[in-house]
Amino acid sequence: MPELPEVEVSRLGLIPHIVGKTIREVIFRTPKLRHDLTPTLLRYITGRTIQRIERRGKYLLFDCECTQGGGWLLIHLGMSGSLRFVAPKTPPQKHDHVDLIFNDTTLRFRDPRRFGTLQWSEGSNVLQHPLLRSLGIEPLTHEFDGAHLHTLLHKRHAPIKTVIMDAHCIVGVGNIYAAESLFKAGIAPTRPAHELTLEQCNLLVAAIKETLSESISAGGSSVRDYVHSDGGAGAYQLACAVYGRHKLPCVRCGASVALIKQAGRSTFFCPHCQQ
DNA sequence: CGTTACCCCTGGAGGC
DNA sequence: TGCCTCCAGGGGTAAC
Repeated sequence: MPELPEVEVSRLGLIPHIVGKTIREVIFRTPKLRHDLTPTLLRYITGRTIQRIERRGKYLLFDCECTQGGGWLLIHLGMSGSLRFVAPKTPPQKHDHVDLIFNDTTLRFRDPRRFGTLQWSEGSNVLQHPLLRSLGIEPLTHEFDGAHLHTLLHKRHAPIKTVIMDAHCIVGVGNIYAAESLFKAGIAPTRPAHELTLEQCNLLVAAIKETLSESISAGGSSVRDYVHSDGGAGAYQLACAVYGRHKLPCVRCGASVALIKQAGRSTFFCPHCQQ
């Protein structure tokens, strides 16, 4: 469920609660998520004070620097992961895999499908971690503009939708926002990426930024003492123009929204508005 | 190198 | 009701 906006909303929700606080204890109830959760990881984290929380793509990065040296905790929510604050000693429910216990609160990681992960990155240069170092550009940065995208697409013959979802190209654009952004830009998801004109790249970049930003704003308004729910009826989902609207009328022209498969993922689009 | 297929895992929806 | 199949907002890796 989490795409970039959900992860960013989680980050913003976490900051006021745990930055500056020390992890007193860690509980792993599940030996394996996407990767093994080693006792070593547990040992590294315990006693660390969270200095700040950053984000790279859909990875949450907890700066755990201390006097003994730098280190970062990486958390990826996968498809079904969520982080939530619970009162101390709250009994765990099914799929509650990890607790980070602070003095006054507990941060609980739940993930039914276990596609999420927790990783330790030793040292201060977390961006060189194997899972992060080959990630593509952040879509909400100044450097991500039409000309940049045009260059990225130069040698890519795969469909544009597949390419903007490729985290080695652009991070954080998941299946929903890829569909919504292409609709907004009026570009067919099937178009070979390298065929997009500079003008279309400008439109697509604007659409991606707008889609992601709007979603962050919408999600941010609903966060209080818990950090992102487990999907379901997210505020943004109600605002989808094409995603999940197979056979329903296009909000712009009334034509029937189409559904196709691309690289194993569902793609929704309007065959009339998107060329 | 670029691209696709497969895999990790559980739960919910819908057909029979 | 139960059983079966398919689907799900991610992404790393192997293989072509």
